[in-house]
Amino acid sequence: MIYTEKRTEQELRKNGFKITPQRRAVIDAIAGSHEHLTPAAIYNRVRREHPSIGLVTVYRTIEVLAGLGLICETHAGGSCRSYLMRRPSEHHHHLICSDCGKVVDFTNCDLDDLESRLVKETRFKINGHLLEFLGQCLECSKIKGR
Amino acid sequence: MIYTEKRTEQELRKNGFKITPQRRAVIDAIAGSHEHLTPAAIYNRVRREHPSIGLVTVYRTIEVLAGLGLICETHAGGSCRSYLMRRPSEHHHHLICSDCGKVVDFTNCDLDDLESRLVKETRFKINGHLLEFLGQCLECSKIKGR
DNA sequence: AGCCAAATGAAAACGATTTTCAATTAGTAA
DNA sequence: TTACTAATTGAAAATCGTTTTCATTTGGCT
Ligand SMILES: [Mn+2]
Ligand SMILES: [Mn+2]
Ligand SMILES: [Zn+2]
Ligand SMILES: [Zn+2]
Repeated sequence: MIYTEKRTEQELRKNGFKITPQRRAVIDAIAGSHEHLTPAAIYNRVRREHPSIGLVTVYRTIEVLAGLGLICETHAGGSCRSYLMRRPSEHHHHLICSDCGKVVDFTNCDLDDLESRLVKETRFKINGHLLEFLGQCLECSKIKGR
Repeated sequence: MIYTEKRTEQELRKNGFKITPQRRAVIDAIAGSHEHLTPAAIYNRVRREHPSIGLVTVYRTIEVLAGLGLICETHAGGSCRSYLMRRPSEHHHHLICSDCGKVVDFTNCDLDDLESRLVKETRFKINGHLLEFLGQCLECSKIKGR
């Protein structure tokens, strides 16, 4: 936790961004949760300790962190995105309920063969991938099933 | 193509929805494209043949079709959703260059085993998936490499 | 201590989506 | 066919999330 925050600040500095109290607060909020947080949820958490921060600053900080690949973005149903601190060991993906938004993590994605095939065919250098399954959780399919 | 439209109308009728010229037009627009279309893109296609339709009607029709599972929703970067007629085998994915934005399509994603494992473990009903590889195309890695 | 580009916050602008409401229409029953 | 009615439609307004603008402040450097 502490380590993640430190590493994130280092990375910001290394890329020429300034360390401000507001950015620290946003980083702490995201790193302090193992849940995916929407921009509004991050804003609410940050405001507890830092009531004067603007929602704009949250959006701007998210943009910087995502640009550096320090947080990862998830798209749930509707038009709603959320963010999670990217931790080195935690490569994982999501199974998302389009109805209620429930998110289930999974880790074994087994995309290595596909990746090397794509590298050979396209000569791209591949840095990562985004994989999400969309559907309905058990509860929601029960409700709809009737 | 014709078949898809017919089947979609049947399904609407079966669930007590009325068949209107506007709904026909929206269905034709989505079924007539093998690309993912945003609500606005659907609206533009529909207007060519049906200039008086309202964007609201497009949204409402999308909602109905998605509710019945006849179209599937994709979330691309930012806050942008798009829709594709659900056809038993036609989908594709993207390999995206983070530097210049070039997009390469590919189709064999081979996720069936993973999908059935997830269905078994989570009891989700899975409607679709989003898979994107991110990296650098040959040209951009040359530029950066120097 | 002083400089300056980067960062901030308030407010306005923006684009996408939803709600409201009065008028129209598809499907059905007489 | 005609009449009925609940569903559907479109225009406009409202709402929501996000971005832009701009004047002010501040972190990092000399
Ligand atoms: Mn997760
Ligand atoms: Mn494509
Ligand atoms: Zn659910
Ligand atoms: Zn490129």
